[in-house]
Amino acid sequence: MTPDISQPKQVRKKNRKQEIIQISLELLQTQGYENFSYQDISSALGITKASIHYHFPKKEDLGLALCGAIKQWHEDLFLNLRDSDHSAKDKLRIFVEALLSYAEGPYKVCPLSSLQADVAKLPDTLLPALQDLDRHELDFVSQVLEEGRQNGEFHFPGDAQAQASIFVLSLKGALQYSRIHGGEWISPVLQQLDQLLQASST
Amino acid sequence: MTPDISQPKQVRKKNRKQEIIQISLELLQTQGYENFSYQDISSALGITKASIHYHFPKKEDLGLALCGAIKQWHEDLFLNLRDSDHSAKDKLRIFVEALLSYAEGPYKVCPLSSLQADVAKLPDTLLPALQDLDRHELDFVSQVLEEGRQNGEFHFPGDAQAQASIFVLSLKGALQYSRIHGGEWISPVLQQLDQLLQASST
DNA sequence: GTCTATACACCGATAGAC
DNA sequence: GTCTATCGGTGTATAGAC
Repeated sequence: MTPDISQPKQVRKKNRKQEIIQISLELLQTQGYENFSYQDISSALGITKASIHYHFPKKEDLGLALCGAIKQWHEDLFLNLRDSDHSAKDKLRIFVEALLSYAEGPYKVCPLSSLQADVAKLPDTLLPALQDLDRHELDFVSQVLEEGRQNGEFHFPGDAQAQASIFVLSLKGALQYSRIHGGEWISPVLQQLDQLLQASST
Repeated sequence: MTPDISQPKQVRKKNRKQEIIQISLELLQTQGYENFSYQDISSALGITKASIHYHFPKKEDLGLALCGAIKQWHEDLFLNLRDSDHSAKDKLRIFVEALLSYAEGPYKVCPLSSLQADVAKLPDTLLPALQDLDRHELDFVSQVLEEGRQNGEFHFPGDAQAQASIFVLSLKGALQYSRIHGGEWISPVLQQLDQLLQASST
């Protein structure tokens, strides 16, 4: 007796909030935080601006939700990889593939890069969230590099934290340049980063 | 007679255009292209928005003038260094110091990074100008790295163009991260880049 | 939850006086 | 060259009907 359709609407409505986050995340990566509007979201979803404001009264609320989604994305990736039995090389490769999946559709960059660019106009509560995400990402890469160096998979001089910075900054920069110059910017950079992790100081 | 004050106003007014470019370049680096307005410029200079429009009717005109100023900045630096008798190491050091001078005042990044971030909303004529500036910068660094490798100053594996990309992308990324996290992000990255230019593949 | 309608601020841009 | 005044467009955000 009517057991299946007990909550048909609630399940659907719950998704609407996620739909907004999903399309907003794409808009963040393609247009930037200040350059996408509630109108863009409403056009993409086929509902009005006012409806978006029902789910996220202020744009700051939406921004925080986006940071939460990115944090979830990070944790799903980092926590799984940290305690896995993958080699350090594989851990790094999986991270790189995940980061570069941003570039699947054209003209997308890392969402953290987009937030960084608009930091001067960013709501106050978003800055600490952004700092937190940046740091966790770099800590993860730094740990993987150090682990790989200790077990002989990687060979690089100096501080692992600094090497991780160069690695992450180059990758995200390559995404940005790829959006400007179109051509295949990422492969050469990736190959060079790979070689640098097999180098030793003279 | 009356030879001295023949054109007292023209000389001064010529500077007003340069003043606008100068303050706009700073605003570009601190706020981003889409995030600074004619109102910001007029407030900083103490004249009205309409006066700014007299010198640069459309914002696109101002944007092109900014690209021209950056190009001039590049040529003054690159052409002088190219045909100088500096070592490749010194050429690279001078370039780095010039690029990092952007970070003198707080919260400034490379102006090309700012333009890249807003590429989705950039006027059509600015994209080729931006591409041109990016390419010339990378070509210069690439040539210096290759020159240094051939005369034994640098030791790095792989393609000089790819190594130059990593070098420039890391530096500009460090400027961006420095604006977010405040602390001294640049020194460790710079030191690590230096070590990577002394490494050899195993 | 979604809608219509609206308020208010800011933006780029123009007209015309001085 | 600079000003006052204003236009049209867009942005975030809110009120209230359904």
